[in-house]
This record gives sequence, C-alpha cells and structure tokens, in this order.
Amino acid sequence: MAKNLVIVESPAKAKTISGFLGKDFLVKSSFGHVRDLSKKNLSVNIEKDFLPHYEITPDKTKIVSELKRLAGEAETVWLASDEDREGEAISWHLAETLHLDQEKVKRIAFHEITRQAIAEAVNNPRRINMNLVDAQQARRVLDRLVGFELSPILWKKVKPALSAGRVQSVAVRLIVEREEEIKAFQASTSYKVTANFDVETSQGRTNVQAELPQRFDTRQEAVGFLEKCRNATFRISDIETKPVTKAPAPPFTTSTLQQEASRKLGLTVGSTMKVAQQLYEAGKITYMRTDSVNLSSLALAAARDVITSAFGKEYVKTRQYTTRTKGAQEAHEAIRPTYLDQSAIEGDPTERKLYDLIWKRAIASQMSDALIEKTIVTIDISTATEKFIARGEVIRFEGFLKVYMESSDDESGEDATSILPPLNVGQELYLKDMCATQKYSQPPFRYSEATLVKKLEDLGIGRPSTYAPIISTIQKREYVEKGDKTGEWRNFDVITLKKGTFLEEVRKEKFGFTKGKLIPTDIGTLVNSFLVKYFVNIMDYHFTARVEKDFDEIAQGKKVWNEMIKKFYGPFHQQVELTLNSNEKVKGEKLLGQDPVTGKNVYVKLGKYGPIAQLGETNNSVKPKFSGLRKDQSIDTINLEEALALFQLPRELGEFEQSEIVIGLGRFGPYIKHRNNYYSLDKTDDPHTITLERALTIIEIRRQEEKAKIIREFDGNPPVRIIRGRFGPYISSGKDNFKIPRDREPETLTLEDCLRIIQSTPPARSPKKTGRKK
DNA sequence: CAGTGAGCGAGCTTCCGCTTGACTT
Repeated sequence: MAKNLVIVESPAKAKTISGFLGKDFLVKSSFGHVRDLSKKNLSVNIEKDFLPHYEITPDKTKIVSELKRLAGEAETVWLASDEDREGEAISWHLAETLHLDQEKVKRIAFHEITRQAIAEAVNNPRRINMNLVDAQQARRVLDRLVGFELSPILWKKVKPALSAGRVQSVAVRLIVEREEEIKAFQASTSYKVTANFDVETSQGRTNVQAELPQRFDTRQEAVGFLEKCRNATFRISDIETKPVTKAPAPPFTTSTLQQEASRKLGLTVGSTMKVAQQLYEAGKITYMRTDSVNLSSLALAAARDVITSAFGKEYVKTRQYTTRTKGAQEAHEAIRPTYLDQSAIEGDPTERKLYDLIWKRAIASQMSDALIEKTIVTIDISTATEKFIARGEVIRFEGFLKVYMESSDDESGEDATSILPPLNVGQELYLKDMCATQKYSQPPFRYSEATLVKKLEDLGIGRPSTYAPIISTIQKREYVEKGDKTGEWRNFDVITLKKGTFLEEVRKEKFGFTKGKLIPTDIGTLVNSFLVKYFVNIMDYHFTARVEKDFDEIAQGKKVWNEMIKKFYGPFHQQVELTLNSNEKVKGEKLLGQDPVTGKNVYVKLGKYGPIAQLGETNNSVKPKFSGLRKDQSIDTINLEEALALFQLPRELGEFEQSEIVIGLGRFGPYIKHRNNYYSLDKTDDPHTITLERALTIIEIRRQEEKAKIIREFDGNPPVRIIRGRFGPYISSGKDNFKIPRDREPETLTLEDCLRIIQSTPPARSPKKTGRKK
C-alpha cells in the first residue's frame, strides 16, 4: 500500500511521473474533470446566489470510486492537476468528491517532467487556491446560463435542437459575416505591367524580369504606357542592396500546429489532434493541448546539442519565446518532440509526417536567424517618368531555413522574387517584351477550419482543448458546412508589346471557386441575425475578452464570483424574457413570385427539417404544397424557376409489376418508390427527366445488390437471413438483427444455429438516431 | 435512412473545458 497518492489529469503523464517518484508514490490520473453541472437541467440556483449543483460526471464514477479507495489508504494525497484555472478547479472537485481532509491534501504543480522539477514540486506544496477555483466556477456558470437560456429560445423561435453559446455562436458569426462581405464585394480591375529584359553581364547574356510598381486603372492608360515604351531605351539608375534577417517561428502551440498541419499536410483540425494524441500517448511528443510557446531548459539544451552536431555551432541560437496570445494560461510546454535527437519515428505515414513537422518547428525555433540580401534595381525609361523595379533575393546564411519554413495563408501567391545576375548602375537593358495584364481585386477569403481557429485564438475565444470540438459542433448543428463552390469564368485582357508590335488577347480565368472552406447555411445565417439582433452583448467579438478580465479579477481576489455573475445575469435574463415573449418567429420567409399555372404565391422559408419551398397560403382552407430545397440550394439564392421545379416532384412515372412507380426527392436525395421500397437514384440521374426505362434498370440493379448481400436464407415466419453488412455478417429476422459470434463461420450456420443465436442474444438495436447523423 | 412541413401538445433538444476509451448491426 502506497503512502502517497498523486493525482494528475492525464494517464500518459501519470505513467512518466510514476517513473521519477519512488515506490512510496502511487500516481493515478483523474482523466480531466470528474464533476460538473448536471447535463439534464440548469443546475444553477439563481435564487441562492447562483449556487452550482455539481454531480459526478457519469463516465467518471468508476475512476472516482477507485480514487476514493486509494485516497483512504494513503497518508497524503498530492493533487497535481495542471496549474491553470481548470486545473485548480479539478483539484478542488477532487478534494470535495473524495472527501479529503485538509491536512491530508497537498496541492502541487509540475512545471517540467524532470526528476529535479518533480522533486521541487513535492518540496513546495501549497493549499488549493480558492480564488482561482471561483474564477473557474464563474466561467462555468456563465457558460451554462448563456447556453441553457439562449438555446431554448432558438427551439421556440427557429427550430428544435439548435444551440447557442458564448463560443460557438461567435464562431458562426465570424463565418456568416465573412460570407456577407464576400457577397457584397465588388471586384475592381487594374492593369499590372511587367517587362522582360535582356542584359549583358560578366556571366554572359541573361534575362531580368521587372515590374512597374504602380498599376493603371484603365485599359486605355495601360496601352498608352506601352505605347510610350515602344521606342524607349531602358537604363539602370539605381541598385540598392540591404541585408534582412528573418527569425524562426516559435515552437508549436495547439493552434499553430493545427494551422501548419492544415497548410502543409492538408489535415483537418480534428485529425491533427487525433494523430497528435497518438504521438503523445506513445511518448513521442509533449502534451498537444497547450497555448504556451515556452520550451523547458532541458529541451533547450537538447536542441543545442542536436543542432550543433547536425549543422554546426553557428546554427545555434536558443531563445525563450513569450506568448502574445490573449488569455493564455501556459500550464504546459509548447508542443515538441520528447526526444529532440529523434528526428524521425516509426509509425503510420500521417504520424511520421506530423512528427516531422513538430520536430522541424521545434529545432528551427532554436536556430540562428537567416540572413537574406535583398536587391532592388530601379530601371529608368527614356520616354516616361515611370520606373521599372526588379527585385532579387539572395540567401547569405540559411540559418533556420535549412530546416523549416512556415507557410502562409496568403492565397495570392504572387510576387515571386528571383536571383538577379550581377548588374551595374548605368547599364542598358534591352526590352524583349512587355505585358499589361488586367487584374481583379480579391474578395476576403473564406475561413477554413484552421484559419477560423486562428481567428478565435486572436479574439481569445475558446481553449486548446476546445478548438476541434467547436469546429465540429457548428457543423453538427448545421450552422455551417464545408462547401465547394464551382466558381465561374471571367475574361481578362492581356496586351503584349513585342518587337515594336502590339498583341491584344482576351484570356479566361476561373474565380470564386472554393474547396472545403466554411460556408454558412440558411439556418446559420438566420440564427445569427436573430442572436445579433437580440443579444448584441454576447455576440460581440470582445465579450469573452471582457468576461475574462472579470475572471482574472476574481482569481486575484478583487471580485466575488457570484456578484460578477449577478451583474451579468440581471440584464441578460431580462432580455431573454423579452425575446421569449415577442411574437416574432424566425423563419426567413421570402416571397419569390407567383406560379404562372395556378397564380399562387411561391415562398421559401425554414421548415422544421430545413429550408423548404411553399406553394400557396398557409392560412387558407386549401393546404399549400411543400417541397424541401435541394442540398445545393439556399433560401438566399434560389429563384422562382428553381423553386417551381421542386414542385414537379414527386411525380408518377408509370407502372411496374402492377404497382405505380413514383419519383421523389427526400432527405437523402432523389429516389424511386415502388411498393413501399425506396431506391436511390445515381448521382448522374436527374429526377425531373428520368425515364421509366432507366428507373426499372435502377430497381433491377438495387435488387441484385440486395441479393448479393444475402449469404444464406431460411424460410420461416418471419424469414431468417444471414446478411453481409457494413460491419460484417449478421442475422436478420423480421425487424431485429443479431450479432454472429466471432468463432462461427457465417456460411456454415444452419437455421437451428441461427434460431439459437436469436434466442440467446438480445437484438442489436440500431444506434440512436442522433449518433448516426453526421 | 426516406414521402414531413398547418396546428395541437406530449417529450425531447442545449453550454464550455478538462481528459480518454468504448464500440462497431
């Protein structure tokens, strides 16, 4: 029996620390928070100074009872959760739920996982900091009040099962407003002039590319300029060289890792975290949920050694980075390899690539600045006052660039700089060709998962552990979706001057296409404008920053937590009541026009299951016709024609096997209905134009596919079938399905075997509906 | 997995942050 019980947050950390502490110490993990407000109800007593009602989180009951037993046996319980607001609260909740005596409890924090740091922590125990705990309670209660009072308003006013909260609603707002900016954006064009010159140098005859720094607003001005250059001579009037140093980026935090993994490896925020978790559990990297750019002294020393032996002493420059992130709590190190001398690891390709990225970033962060020499060459035109500029870049000392270069989100990808040949002032350049190209101004970019995380972090909204969940929540609620827009083509002019003659052409470019960027849905747009209208305070981009300031003051003992909450709740709740009592329903209804056949009005609006079109009036004795919008349509952009087309479905196509065939459009796309059976159309089939013949073919194909899944079939009432399912073979009888024991070959099962299995096992219900929806 | 959508009313949904396994017809 151990004399000392140490409780940390993560089991992987428990394992490593266990190795440093002797036999007298048993190290266990709480797996994060063990207690929280109940999921079912508000659990905050408004009348009693916002007293929170906590209960043990259902999936933690086992670990709590184990910890309770071990704590009872131990002489001292060391609470070693992280040293931040949530960590302090975890320690307090543990002390409360485990019923620990004050004298028995010691609160410690490990700043580094080294023998020395751990010994130091054990030698400097303290009491739980109740101010910090109160700051966490304030945070928790505020989020609960906002979430559980706002969400029901949405159920009533917009659609059931929606949600709102301090973080998610602002994330949606960012995306909605960006889309509005893009929609309102009017591209303007200008003409960019570039030139190619020949030049004699000590290295022979070579080519120099130059650009006019200013642009022309009109085609006429651009052509006028080219005209002037037709018989000009070009001469270098100035060469300026200046050294520039470039410093490496700090080692990864959660947010920067997600951004770089997205840019360089094309990973989603979610998969980055999943892979990082695997690396962490395998002991390959330090903790992956962190907002700190700090590296331990141990890591710095290791980096110094690795860089020296791999590249030489002159490549070393260790640094202590300081975070500039709003609200950073810095309970952990930056993300780095556990062993910096391991430049590569075993594992699957994604693990190896992500590790490589983390290794390079950490190593580069401790390497020398790169030394770059930039050259700007000014070229005079004999017949014009404008000047061409040629830019060159030479790396004089690679420094950290030997290992790693951070990517940027800038999508333009222009202004490539090149290496210039040796040039002299006064030297003449010979024009090969000159080009005036029409350029369109760019609209603001749509957020990707990773750029949204960056924006949220900049605003101080959300925490490393929640970035990935936020992204998935706003998609699960169908506020935003990762969408592709095919884009359109547009023309642009290119006027070329070559050997004294003009060539004018019109080229085509695609614009406005996106892939995998976050686009708001109709629901997202409607909910956002509703919340912004009635709850500006909470929807304000700086709301979180403001309440964080309050939390900080609570942590410093300058404010009392429930008084702060009271001040917030009064006006907030009043607004909630006011909104609930208003008659406004948020359906986004829009009149598109009249149906030319019936003369009835055609509307689009948000229905119970998503956007719908409506033909006729709802307050009439004649019921209106409804039809759901297709996935690629939205209330915002659909026109009358497209809406009318929707009402042509469902339509009768003909008869087959004495029953009619109907083509319809359901929640999962177009389908054929025949005798209560549904058959999905292929992507290439259009429900509006599909022929009876094609429909029959599809039915035949689908029937064959069904048959192919049946391994064996036994007569009976109901018949028993062995079917090849998505997760392996199973037995189907009536409406129920049954798992086949692993040791049985499905091909050899007899009817008796099947009946025995059916008797002895409970039917496998399909999982809850919510779990299946993506 | 599927054809809804009015309106009635039952009973349900929901927040943010801390941590990992279950579980797979």
